Amino acid sequence: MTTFTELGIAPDIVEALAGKGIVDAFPIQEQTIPLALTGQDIIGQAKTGTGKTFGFGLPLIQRLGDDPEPGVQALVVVPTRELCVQVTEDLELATSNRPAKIVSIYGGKAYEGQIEQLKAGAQIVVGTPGRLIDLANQRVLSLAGVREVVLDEADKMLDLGFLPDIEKIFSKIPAVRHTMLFSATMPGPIVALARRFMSKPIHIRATDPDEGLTQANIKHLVYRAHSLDKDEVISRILQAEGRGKTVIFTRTKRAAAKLVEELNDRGFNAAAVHGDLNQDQRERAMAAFKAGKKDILIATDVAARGIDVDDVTHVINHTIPDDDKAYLHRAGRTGRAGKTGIAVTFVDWDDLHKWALINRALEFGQPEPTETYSSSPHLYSDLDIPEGTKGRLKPAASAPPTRSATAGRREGEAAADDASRPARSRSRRRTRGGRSEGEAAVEASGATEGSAAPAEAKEPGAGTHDGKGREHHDGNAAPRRRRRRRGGRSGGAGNAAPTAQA
DNA sequence: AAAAAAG
Repeated sequence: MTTFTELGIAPDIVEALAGKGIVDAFPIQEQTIPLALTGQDIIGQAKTGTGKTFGFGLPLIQRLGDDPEPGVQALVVVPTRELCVQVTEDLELATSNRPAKIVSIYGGKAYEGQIEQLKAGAQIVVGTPGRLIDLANQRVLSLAGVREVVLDEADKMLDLGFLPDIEKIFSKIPAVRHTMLFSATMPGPIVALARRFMSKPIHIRATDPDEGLTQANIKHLVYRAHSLDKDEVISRILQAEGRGKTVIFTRTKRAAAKLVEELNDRGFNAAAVHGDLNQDQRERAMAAFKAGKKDILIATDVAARGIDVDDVTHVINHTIPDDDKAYLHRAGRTGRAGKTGIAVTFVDWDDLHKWALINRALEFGQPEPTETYSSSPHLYSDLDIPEGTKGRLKPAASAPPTRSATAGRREGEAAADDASRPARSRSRRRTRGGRSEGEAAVEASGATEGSAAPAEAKEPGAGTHDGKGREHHDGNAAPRRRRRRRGGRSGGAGNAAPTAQA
């Protein structure tokens, strides 16, 4: 393993990282840092969760010098506000021993604080396009002194929705500059387009080109959702032994809002992030999820890219994403930094073509979904979720909720009869802090592993998804079953849930 | 077509 020192990173930065236990460089960092330090333009591509942020962040910081003049000299552009916050935090960590100041410029927030920090002379700006342009137009933000530019999630930043903004931003930045583009996905046409903004870029892939882009440490499970009660099946997955944090993706903001309500009514501890919420709500949801106060995050694609939360063991695609890129980024919220994860996808009747596309593009090797539908749910790939769900994904017969020995105590209330509880009241199941982890990270190289082959997924036993005993979280007792608000089935997930929770 | 991103 290479250290950051060996890659040419200055002692004060190395020390700042070491304070957080970050000592060894990931392959993408090994490959990009020395080159980026020389000012080489770079298109950096590496799998999700393998250290791209520091791949561009450390050389960017170092190239500004240890005591840069006041004024904006480096710009990192990101596609979402939450990622903006996260990247800012990462860069702040790396600069904790030097005076360079970083300011986060994104929408939904008061102007004053951002403007103040700019006036105070911040050298590094991390921002989303809209507010960056806004402040540039107001002449509060000058990009004329920028010499380091990064597009994070670069393929996203260059797609049709963002391209005009990006062009506008680049038009305000001097042509002589150092430019870096990073993403896990870099389609050929986007790379070609990207060259317009770069000079003699080198395309670095920290993966074998013919290896595929899926993380080998993520197991992929795909369900046909036709005639399936998704909420019910998801409830069961959420009760899997060994489940850590879970991100559930929906296609629409409305679906996210509805699902968070449904799951919380069922006694889960979920938060939602999507564009219909105000920024304060979004940030509180993210903070609660990161801190473990909520162990389920329900999100639109706003959280599909870049978001890095420790101990996400499951990603659930409530609705299948649009294409292989979106799939890969969503699934990549788990299996980060060498850990293992599970990605579960539900394929609706109308979305079979999307699954076909993803299956082909990511070389999952699953049978093409051409066979006629029967009324019984069909599983495309093997399962790793609680026994009793396999092959029979209908709601189970109702059964008394399993009150597990590991369930956290409710806050300030005695255990009341579940069924008698008013439907609207929330059960506050405490997420237990201190999930004991103890596992050594799996070989932290996303670069040397083959792509996933879910078809032959074996059954390592619920809870240990690598079969090696890692990832034994024990903080996920089955929530109390709540009376359904809406009519319909009153079936419980109870008897499908693993009974041995302790 | 949806989501994201300025207000």
